[in-house]
Amino acid sequence: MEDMSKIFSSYGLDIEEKRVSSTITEDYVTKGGKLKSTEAEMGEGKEENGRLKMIIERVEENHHSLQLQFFDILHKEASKEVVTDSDLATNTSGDGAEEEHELVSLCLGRNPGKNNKDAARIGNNSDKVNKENGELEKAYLTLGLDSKAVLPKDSAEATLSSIRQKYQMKVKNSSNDESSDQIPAKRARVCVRARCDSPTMNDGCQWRKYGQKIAKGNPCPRAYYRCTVAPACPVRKQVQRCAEDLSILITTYEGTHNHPLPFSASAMASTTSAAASMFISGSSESRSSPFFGNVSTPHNGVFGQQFDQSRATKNVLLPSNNVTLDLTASASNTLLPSTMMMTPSFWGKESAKPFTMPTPIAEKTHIIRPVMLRNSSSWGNHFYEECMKNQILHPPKDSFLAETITKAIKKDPSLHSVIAAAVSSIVGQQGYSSSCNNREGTDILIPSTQLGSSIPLNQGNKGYIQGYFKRLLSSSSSSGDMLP
DNA sequence: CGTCTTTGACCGGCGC
DNA sequence: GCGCCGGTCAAAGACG
Repeated sequence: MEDMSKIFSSYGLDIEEKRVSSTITEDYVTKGGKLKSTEAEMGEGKEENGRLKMIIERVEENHHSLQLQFFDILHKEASKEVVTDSDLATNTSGDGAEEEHELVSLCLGRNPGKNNKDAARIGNNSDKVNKENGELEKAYLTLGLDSKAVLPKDSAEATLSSIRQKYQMKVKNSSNDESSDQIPAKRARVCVRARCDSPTMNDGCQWRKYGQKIAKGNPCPRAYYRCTVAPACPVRKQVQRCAEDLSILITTYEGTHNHPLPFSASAMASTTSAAASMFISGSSESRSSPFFGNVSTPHNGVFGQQFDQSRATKNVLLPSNNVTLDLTASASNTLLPSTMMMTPSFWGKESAKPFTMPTPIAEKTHIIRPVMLRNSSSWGNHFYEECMKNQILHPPKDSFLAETITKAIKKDPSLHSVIAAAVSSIVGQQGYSSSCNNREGTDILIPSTQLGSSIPLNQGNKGYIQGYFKRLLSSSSSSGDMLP
């Protein structure tokens, strides 16, 4: 990490030099034009201008070179922690305890290794847990923006493509291992924790209550709802108050809508699908990208009309498929107050323990930045406001890498547009049509015009991302540690 | 009267 | 095999 610090500090100096040089050049040409009218002097000015331009070019080359070095280091660090095929095979053939420690990081710029260290530090000291934490580190998949996104567009895309291919190879191989091992996969669920006074969260869909149970470990009853937008819609949702904080409503969504969604549900759809698809993307060959590209899952998620949980179930590598979107991160009992946490497997049979608040560090913690969360729908606004209220746009304070990258981004505004362009290009790859799956698992193609609820992620995301970088730009002078 | 909620019964998975 | 537990079903009641 010190390497990167040096690189970025020198990189920052280069940028400063470039800017100063540019200013000097402009001033020189302007003043020279006004004060000196002889051709000789003009020629001298042009010559000096050319010399300065060469300096700028050299600085840009250094800039580019340093970026390459930086992302090489990033990539090497990430590849150390990307799960290997053998690791996956080991994990998937292991016992249930090891299933708990598959870890997918969805952070944008967060130091992937830091979480592991935190997890190892905070976690249990027993040998077993330490061993699991070790495997957790191996299985840690870096899904952050550690692509070569700051390269010129062509090379950035080439690099992204290269990384994707490598990742796809890993996932594909491990997927084969998984299928050959006949490990039963669990159905993916998305759990949303949010502070809510009303009995249920208004997510834009129509639900019919079909049951209620007192779950063990939680005096609050768990209510079971079924989607009634379409008669045969298989989507279920469970709603339960948190035992330790009654103001927290825990909503778990499961299944796939087989009908178009109301627009008001699209925000939740995009959000849950983002979580689910990102989580599942590490487990399915059809969702193989650690970025958003090449993910054939349409962006409708558990709220979506085509997000295929059955196929996900078939292809999922991670036996534990629960994802939690924690919108209560500012609560005092959470350990990652500045992030939105995704903590799988704290709700469900596989946890096999009384319902308690998750301990995000001890369990695997999935972090996602809400760059795609803003939406015009009521729930989307609420979600976004909740995110802002909880300051989940702020980076983890303990992330050195985050600070380093933030400083670099702040120093060079061009990085904003390049990163935004790279991310947008990644997201936009799914833009026109999305390969998705019906309930039988057969791939089908549907035009994006039919994916009404996918708009926020397919296209709107560009806006969100660009908007985010705009906010980053505007806030960079006052807020020191803003990071996507 | 139709729709929705409530609630006890039932079923299947899982651990012992 | 048995019991526990989560999830679902379906009849009865409530409500507009």
